[in-house]
Amino acid sequence: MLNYKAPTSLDRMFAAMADPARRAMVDRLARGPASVSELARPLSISLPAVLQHLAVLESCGVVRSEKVGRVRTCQIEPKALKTIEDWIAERRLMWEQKLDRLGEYLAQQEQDDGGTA
Amino acid sequence: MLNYKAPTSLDRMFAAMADPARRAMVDRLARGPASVSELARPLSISLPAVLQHLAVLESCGVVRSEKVGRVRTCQIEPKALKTIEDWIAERRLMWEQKLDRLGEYLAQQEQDDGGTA
DNA sequence: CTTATAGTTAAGCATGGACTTAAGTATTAG
DNA sequence: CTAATACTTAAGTCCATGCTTAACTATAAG
Repeated sequence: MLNYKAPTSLDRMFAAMADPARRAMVDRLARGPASVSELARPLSISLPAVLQHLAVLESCGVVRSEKVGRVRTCQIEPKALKTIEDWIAERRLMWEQKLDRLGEYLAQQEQDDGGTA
Repeated sequence: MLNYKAPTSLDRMFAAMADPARRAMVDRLARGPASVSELARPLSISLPAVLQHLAVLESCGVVRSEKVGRVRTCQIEPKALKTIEDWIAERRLMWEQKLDRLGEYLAQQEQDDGGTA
């Protein structure tokens, strides 16, 4: 129990998206709401497995669902997707801006040199 | 061996980013290149563990490294980050555009009704 | 040559994740 | 009431992942 770290929501969002079945579900839901069986149909796994994937997607906030009668309808939660997107984008842009500044610096150096061999 | 699916690079990129130690490494590398020991310093795990994380990041293309003398220097590969970003963004935007069109439709309906109770 | 530095490889353990089947509950249709 | 539908829960298996320690290699410095 010592040295235990609770997984952050970012941990769990990335882990959620790492599974192809779950990405297929998210992909389907991007096209609009769907029931559990609709999500299951194109997947070659058992319904309980789909339920487990759904639980993972819900517990990290990527999907939301509500049950009406005997049908559970699922939806994407775009804010969660944005969170993932932003984490990646921030790091990528930080790196690319560094590269840009390096490029400018090198161009400036070349100019200062004035075409010296 | 039946029904085996090789993990796609997307599977492996998301899985790579799901680990907090690996995200810390990417975060550090976003600020510029670093050696293995520099990557290890802020992490409370053994060097071999860091090497293993690095192998994961390299095998999915998120990080590139090169060894000169006895020092291995690591860099972010922004294209790989963009791939992850794009996958998420596509689905999120698809969903949000659907919501927008729904909004427009409802607004139109209201106008057509002309304030009927 | 000798020691310190920087990284690497191997082996083994512990945990968690993805599936499955079997059995059960709640709704709706006939 | 009876049966079909749509999901749910439980239990157990199997494999991948993350980590550790121990031992080793290659380079650089004294």
